[in-house]
Amino acid sequence: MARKDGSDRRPTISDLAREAGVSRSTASRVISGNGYVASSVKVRVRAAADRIGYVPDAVARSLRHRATRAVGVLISDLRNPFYADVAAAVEQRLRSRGYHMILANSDGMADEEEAAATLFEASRVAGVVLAPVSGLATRRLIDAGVAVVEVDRQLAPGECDAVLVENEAGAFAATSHLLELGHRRIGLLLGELGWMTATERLAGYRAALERFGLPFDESLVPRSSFSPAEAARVTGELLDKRPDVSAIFATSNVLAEGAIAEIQRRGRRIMTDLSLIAFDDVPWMRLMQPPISAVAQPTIGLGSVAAELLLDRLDGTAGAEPVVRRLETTLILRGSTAPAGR
Amino acid sequence: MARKDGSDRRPTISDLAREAGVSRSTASRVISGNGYVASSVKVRVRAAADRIGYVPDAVARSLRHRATRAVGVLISDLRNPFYADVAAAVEQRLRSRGYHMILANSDGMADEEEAAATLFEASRVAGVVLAPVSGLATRRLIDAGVAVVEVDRQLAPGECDAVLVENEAGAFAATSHLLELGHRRIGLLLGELGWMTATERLAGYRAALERFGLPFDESLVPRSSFSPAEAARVTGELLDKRPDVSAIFATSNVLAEGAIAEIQRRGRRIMTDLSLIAFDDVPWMRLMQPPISAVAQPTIGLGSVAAELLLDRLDGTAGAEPVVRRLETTLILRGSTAPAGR
DNA sequence: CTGTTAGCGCCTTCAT
DNA sequence: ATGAAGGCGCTAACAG
Repeated sequence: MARKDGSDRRPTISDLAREAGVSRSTASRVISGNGYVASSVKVRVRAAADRIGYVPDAVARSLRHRATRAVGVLISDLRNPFYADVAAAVEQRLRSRGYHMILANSDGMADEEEAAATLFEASRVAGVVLAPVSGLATRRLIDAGVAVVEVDRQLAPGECDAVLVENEAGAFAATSHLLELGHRRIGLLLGELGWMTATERLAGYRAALERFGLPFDESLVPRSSFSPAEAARVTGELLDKRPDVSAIFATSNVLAEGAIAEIQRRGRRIMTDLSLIAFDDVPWMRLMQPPISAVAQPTIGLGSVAAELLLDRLDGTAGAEPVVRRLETTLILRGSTAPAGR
Repeated sequence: MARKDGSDRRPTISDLAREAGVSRSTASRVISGNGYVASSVKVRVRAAADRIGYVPDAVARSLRHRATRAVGVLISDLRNPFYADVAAAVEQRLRSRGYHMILANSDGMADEEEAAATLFEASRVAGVVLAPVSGLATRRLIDAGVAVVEVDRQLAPGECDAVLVENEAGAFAATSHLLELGHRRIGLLLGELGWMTATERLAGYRAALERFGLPFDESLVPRSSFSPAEAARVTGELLDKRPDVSAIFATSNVLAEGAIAEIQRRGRRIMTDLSLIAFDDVPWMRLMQPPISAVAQPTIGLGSVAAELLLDRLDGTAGAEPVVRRLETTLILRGSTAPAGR
């Protein structure tokens, strides 16, 4: 006796038809709004639906239509504000167009990503938005005929739509800013080795150095991973090995967090002793003293555009060719970047 | 020609049966793992499945079983780290038990919440985890026979499981801490008026005052809403009207953010001029200088336990009575709370 | 151990 | 304008 009225099953369209004294087809036409129905009958059926609490079964509908209104969204880490923003934007856009979101976390692991792809395929989602880690999931989904949009990273170029960030330009701007302030030994904290974002941000960093006629020094670019703790450790190593660094460019909010923690732990002061700039602006950076300069990413845009591209493809509004959109960053100068000390 | 192999539709179990040279039932038995099948046949069917890329249709399965493996999760704001943590924990737990998550944002609006309830009901989700705003959604879902677990706030007491935070004890601890430091005029920033969390945290604040034999002063408790901007405005008003406040207790991470911004804007220094403590610890608070003292909420626990309770109920493991769990907070003392000035 | 049959709830021709 | 019938893909009796 799960339901309020004591019955243990939900009313179906047959119940509705019986209650309203019409055939199931007529009831269906009223509920779905397709086909001709006398308005008096419409009223009667709607009243009956309210009375018995009829809610059409989306599962049966999906089976019949061979299509769902669900979209799979796969990201690396919901607890990272970057992905949370993207996911929130996707959800909002989907919702406004009558779709909903199945959200899965890959934790940056390829096998979790594949498991999610299988889930999405099995669920017959209308499409998928994902921040890919391995490329296999995207390939699998595309092969299965699922519309896919890659976000933030592109691992299947030419095969599906993608929304990316102007990583190189953003990193170029940040690095140039430091160079213009007179910094010459700039530590680069690069997470996610092998990721497109890391590669492109590194390219931007190098391009800026080159522009200033400076050589690239590998010892200024330690390898790190995602966690703040790792970032802190690596920052410590950098500071030990290269005590001459006067500025650090942390290429993600997580790396910035770790770097700040380590800098503070050593009693060094940001801005005064060491300039710091982050790629990916998050709200707390504004609160630090000094506030942290950052390359703001268009997180909301990333999510909205991804959802748009997907929905356009589902509509058939999109052309045959995959579309790739690059969204611009914004350099936000705050107090953490200051002229290089004498 | 959506699919890789050129066909425009996914292989069904009939295709699989044909390919393997068995009946649909046998194919089904192999794929679902129910019933006896000769092992030689099993191998043959599995090989055929791989060959044609058969993935069972979860929609059809759900229709047949009259049950899905989807769980609806409804929160107020994915961009708020508190909810992001809860959602991430729910998702992880669900995933480990073969369920997945349909995530919807209510933005704290009752009508969006009801829309989500309708979506969940229509989707025939196995259950719902929600941080409710109006109580109507919970009631509607329960009436429809859906298993519900309320998280963070309880708006349908006695009707469904709930996982809550020891708000009163947490607020009591924070307030007592300030009182012990000698503060006597403690501003209380209370968001979400009418919300259970606000009420309980207020109760904890009052209980602590009472414990110290101090009267409750309404002018120390301005009304605010959720946004950091609102919180900043209200903090400003408080500081104007009551220049004698020596400490502020911000009862959410968002309120703390706004308060800090306003305090900084006025050039007042946290700890030295004004003590500050927050309810809901988030990573950046550790990074501030001085780092912010906070009442840490068990966000991950909230999500995990909610998922557990729900899954237990779906298993039939749970008893008839609704279970309510209260999770403890942790008082984390950092630099932002100091003895009251001279 | 395997095949036949029926039906989950819905929608959509087709016929009237 | 309405009803009857069939089938979306799957599985669970029920035979054999």
